[in-house]
Amino acid sequence: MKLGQATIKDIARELNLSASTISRALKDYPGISDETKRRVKEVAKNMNYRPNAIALSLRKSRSFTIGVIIPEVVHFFFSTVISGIEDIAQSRGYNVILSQSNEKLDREISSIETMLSNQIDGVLVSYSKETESFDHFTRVLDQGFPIVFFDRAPAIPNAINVMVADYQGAYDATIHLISQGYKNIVHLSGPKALKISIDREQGYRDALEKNGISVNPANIIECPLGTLEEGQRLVSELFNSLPERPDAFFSCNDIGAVGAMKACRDIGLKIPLEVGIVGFSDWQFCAMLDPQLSSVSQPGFMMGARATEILIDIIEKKLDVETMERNLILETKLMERDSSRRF
Amino acid sequence: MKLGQATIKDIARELNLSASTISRALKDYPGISDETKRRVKEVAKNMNYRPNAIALSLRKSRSFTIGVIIPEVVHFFFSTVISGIEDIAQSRGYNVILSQSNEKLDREISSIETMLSNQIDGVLVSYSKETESFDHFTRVLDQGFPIVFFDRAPAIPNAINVMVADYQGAYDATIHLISQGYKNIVHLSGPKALKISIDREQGYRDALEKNGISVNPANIIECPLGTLEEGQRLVSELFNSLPERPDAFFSCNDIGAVGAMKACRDIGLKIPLEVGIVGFSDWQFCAMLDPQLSSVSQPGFMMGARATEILIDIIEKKLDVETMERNLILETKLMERDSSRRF
DNA sequence: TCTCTGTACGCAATCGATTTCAAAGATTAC
DNA sequence: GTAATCTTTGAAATCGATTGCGTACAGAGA
Repeated sequence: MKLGQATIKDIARELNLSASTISRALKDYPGISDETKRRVKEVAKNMNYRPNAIALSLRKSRSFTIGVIIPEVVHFFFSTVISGIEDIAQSRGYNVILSQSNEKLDREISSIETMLSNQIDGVLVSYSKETESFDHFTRVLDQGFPIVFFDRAPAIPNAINVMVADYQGAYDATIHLISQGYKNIVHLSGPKALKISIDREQGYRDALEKNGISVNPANIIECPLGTLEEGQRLVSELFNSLPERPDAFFSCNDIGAVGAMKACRDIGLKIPLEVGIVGFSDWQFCAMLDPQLSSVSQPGFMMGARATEILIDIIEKKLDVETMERNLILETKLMERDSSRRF
Repeated sequence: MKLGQATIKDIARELNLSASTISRALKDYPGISDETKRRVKEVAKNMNYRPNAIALSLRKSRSFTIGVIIPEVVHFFFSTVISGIEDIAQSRGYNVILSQSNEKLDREISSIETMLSNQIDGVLVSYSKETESFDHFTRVLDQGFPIVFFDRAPAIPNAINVMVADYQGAYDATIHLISQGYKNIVHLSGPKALKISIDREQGYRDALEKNGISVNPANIIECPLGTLEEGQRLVSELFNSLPERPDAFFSCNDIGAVGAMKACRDIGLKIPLEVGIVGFSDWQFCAMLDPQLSSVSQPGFMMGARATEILIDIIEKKLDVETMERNLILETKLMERDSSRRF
């Protein structure tokens, strides 16, 4: 019989009391006799009563649910972020509604609409690679609805962002390669639509220039897809086209770095002796490779956790959107491993 | 002003109509004049009206939301399953509420309670390693509430399960190792609490026996944690303790296989010449390793997608729980790669 | 003029829980 | 003995949308 859950009215009928009394008794409100409270709780337990959160949401205009819009779930970094989100949300009594955009703008838009219809209290967003206009976010923000962006910060004034120190991470990685004696360092960059790609490239550029190395535009290769095959192919082509052979690669992601690694191995170059490689993100597999891949570690769990804390603090008005710090930047850490260590 | 969304009443007031008329006009019900419909829709648009799904849920006792309880999000296989779930749910108009148990029973229990409170229409579950009693599920199932289990099938009569062919996958992997001439094959098994561990071990056993090789209990090593370090350590110990040195490892997961790989390399054994290795799950990184790791590929996306389809079909009564097929087993595929290919 | 048939819309109940206001009954104070 | 106070409980409105039923009005037919 799935005739459904017992409600407060069922308990009321059973005990010949009113719904109001049941509600108060269950919540230990004053003004209800101990005897009544006891009986109500007993019957509630026997009837396997479970409060209807939907009814509560309707009444309070609060659902204790936050939405998460994320480009991909099958992605080491993003799944780590989700884990952090879920962890904090759970501990603070919030549900998490998940939607992946698959890097598609239209899906991103429809997701946020559905979520708003479902009266979520706030939303965490990492926007898709396709997203160039942010109207669908500003519209909502202007209504005073809380949004916290993570990893990918949109060009919206006053948006609240939680990011990693992409610039600094890239800078550190490049400095590391320079310090290991690599001279001709190539950067495999990401899609230009993402601020993180631009920041990482800038970190690379500045590190070179600070060390008196002029940046050769031919040494910056855009890898829009970020797949292994793409990285491998582009690096192979590079070996054939560049007059001076590169002796190091700093990739804006780990998969691309593996592609570069394979391309190097294909033509018999020794890593790290002849070529140094550093990735970005420090995916799980970096330490499993041979040689182990150096990479810039991003605090994914922390990012999810902090973004969620901020969002919930805003929802619960523990933070004032007008005056709060709008950008939180989490530090990266360079994991030096064998793929780039010559000394 | 976050004074909130426009409601049907706001539109009604604006147009001097009743709420019922607005509702019907928006849904193109008959009995409303075309002119009224036009005006209502126009005002709705201007006021940026968004229907309140919570109110609907309350009225219909249907939330168009399904819950997902999963041990871990940061896990290649599970994240792939989530992706499949999310994909189908989205296309069929359902929201996904996500909760990770972190392999903890109490979190699993509280998650399902919260979700039920939130009036989800059904739930997809992969239970935690700690879960040994399934009362918290049967209680709910007995009320007629739809649950579909995936990957890890509980010992509940009549439960609906979507699994991969663990037995067959393990059988195939072992046969493959035998066919490559490996003689002394060790199995790194998983926690005995999980049916998948038992099935995989049985596949290994049967493959050996079908080929006239008797199963040596000392060749079955339980790896309850499933970490790289554990695998590496246990395999190293094995090399010191077993009288006859193993020449192949079939691990019930990929991480353990990498551990075994490292342990072999530590003592200078050549892969696949002297030792063959096969993992299970075919995580993304398998193809990135050197040598590439052979592994049994599990259709994670498919599993999530199929489980979700079944769940939604049950919710929408397109499937009859009494008469339907209760176990769906998805085929695995052995990905033969360099770590186990001698010929 | 009266009845009949549509058309176009409104009233009110409903979903489940909360909460304001009020009231019945018991007890105390003077 | 009566008013005042306290204890314990109930009625009803509310959140937003849906829906069965009722009704006002216009035009048609007799």
